[in-house]
Amino acid sequence: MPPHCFMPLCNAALSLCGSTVLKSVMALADLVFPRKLKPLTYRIPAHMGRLRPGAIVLAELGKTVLNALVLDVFEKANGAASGLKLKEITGLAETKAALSPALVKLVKWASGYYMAEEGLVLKAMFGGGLFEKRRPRKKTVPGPVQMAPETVGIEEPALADGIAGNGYKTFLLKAPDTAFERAFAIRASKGQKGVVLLCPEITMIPAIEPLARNTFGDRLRVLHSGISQAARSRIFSEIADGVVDAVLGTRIAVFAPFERVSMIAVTCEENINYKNMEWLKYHARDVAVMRGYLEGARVLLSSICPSAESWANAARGKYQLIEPPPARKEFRLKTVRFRQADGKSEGCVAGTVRDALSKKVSSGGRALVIGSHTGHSVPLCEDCGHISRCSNCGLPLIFHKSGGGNLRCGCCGLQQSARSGCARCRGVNIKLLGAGTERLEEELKACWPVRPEDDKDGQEETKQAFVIGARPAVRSKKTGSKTPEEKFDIVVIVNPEGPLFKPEFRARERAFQDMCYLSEKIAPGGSFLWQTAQPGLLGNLKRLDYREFMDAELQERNSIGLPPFWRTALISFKSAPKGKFPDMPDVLFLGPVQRLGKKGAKSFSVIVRAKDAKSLKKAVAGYLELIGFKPGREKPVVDIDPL
DNA sequence: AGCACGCCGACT
DNA sequence: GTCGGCGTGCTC
Repeated sequence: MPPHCFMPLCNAALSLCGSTVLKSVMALADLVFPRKLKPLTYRIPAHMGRLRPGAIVLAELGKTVLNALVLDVFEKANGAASGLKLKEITGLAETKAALSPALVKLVKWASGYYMAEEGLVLKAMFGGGLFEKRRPRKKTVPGPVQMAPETVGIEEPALADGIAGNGYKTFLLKAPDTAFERAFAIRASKGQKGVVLLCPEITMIPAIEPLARNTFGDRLRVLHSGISQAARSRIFSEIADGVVDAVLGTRIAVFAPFERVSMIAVTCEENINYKNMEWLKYHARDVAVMRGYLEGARVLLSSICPSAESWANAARGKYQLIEPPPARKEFRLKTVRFRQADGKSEGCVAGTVRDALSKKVSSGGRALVIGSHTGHSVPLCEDCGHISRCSNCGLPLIFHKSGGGNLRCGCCGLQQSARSGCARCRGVNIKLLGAGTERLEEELKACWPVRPEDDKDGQEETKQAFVIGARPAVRSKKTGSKTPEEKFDIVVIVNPEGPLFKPEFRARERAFQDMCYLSEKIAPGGSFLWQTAQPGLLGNLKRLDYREFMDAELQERNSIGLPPFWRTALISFKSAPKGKFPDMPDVLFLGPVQRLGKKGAKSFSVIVRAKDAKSLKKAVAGYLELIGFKPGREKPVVDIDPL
């Protein structure tokens, strides 16, 4: 890059403006590289002229030249000795993309809020290349532009027009059903430019994409982690060219580099997939609200079962609640008490449940049975009471008949071969606990044709009369609502109270959400059966009344000092942190506790609770300073608002 | 990304 | 006591 060709122009500028002023100051820029780095200061070469924050430039980091974001531009007196020899910016990056002032502010906010380096924020936003064009593909297949079939019979909720307007405002839609929710989000963003539509997971995109195509046509782009870096870069430059009105995608789409955003819709806002677990532990819903604020945009959070956080924000007037009349419960919910009798020959399905299933299916109905886990069951020795447990996680191992019969851990995936008798006392009186999918299938197969839920969805097979599925172990990968359109005349859930006792404060909320989404699968006039050993433990869950449940839940969280009232942070260490916790008002330190992560990796974690986000940050920073993490021991990982 | 530096295991 | 693995930090 020969800079001499700019020299005449530069000299002319110097003589015009008066050299004394220009010579005494140095133009500087704070640059952020998409790495785990804080901003670094570089000199702006004179020939570059005015550089704006948000621009993407090339600069040398160590010995490699990388794309970097201009975070700040400032001047400094030439004489002021900083001791540091500053490098010069190499030049402008090839990309047309740049960050708007609001997006630059968002980088700074996220870095501060999540207590992470600005570079990590950037990496989470746009990847390690930062708009860098990777090898351009030979063929760029645009993909078939699929439009919604003209028979999409959902009347657009006219209520959505109430969202129209200028300036920042966040709405919370408590939707009567998922179809309504989607149609509402599309209707609310119709005719606008700079629209961001978020889905919690890639598999849910096809359900909205046709609707979005109908509204935005070829000015819509889809953005998620499955899109290659090259394709993403192309989309970013199309956004810079102004040919894109709307971006539909997963959590990364919340950072779509529009010059101006007017509307952000977060569908299924309670879904935990919005929380990013790598690099920067951001929550796309919370980022969406902050971006909306910084952009002066409308934000629509929606769900058939809103998170406690959002419901509380609506309750205190931070969000405006939109609550259309709830869909009439067109199904009967019944709890069936069933306790496995002693003796191994007993089944795991209650007679009344079996009868109900039989009746529905034989009269042409469809049935869905949700077991407590995949695999068969948990073997218990009735002689000595022994249960095989995972050496990593301590959880009971689940017996799988498929694959030759082995024991597997549902948490870390550990496998070991199963013995015929008790591993401890060699006893042969083995009782099988629990109702896994294999066991349910085995027990119900005799009566009806069964299709495991994860079968390939051949068009003919989708209408199978009988489906067996597992409750998602952790609601991360599968949300269970893979085919939300699919309806059943009878839905049975075995052991619905199980997840209530997981050691996390959101367990009740999660269980309630699961039941909400499951109830969406019931056809009008159908029935919902909960087979439980302890009906009393279900409490108000079994009324499936959102307001009743959530108001009670919030009251309890408030009284204990849990989110969304108090805020939490999780600090993870590789080795046990030493030292005491600092003494601070309105702050609670818990731990350190040893955690067993994936495949036996040990870590130690400390939980910090504080009355608000500000004091939480202060507490975490104070603690990290107290234990002296700065010189260069292993740096702990901080997760603000952990799940 | 690359390179420097440092701590712990193996060896002249 | 030294060499050198790679694990962790720094790069303006």
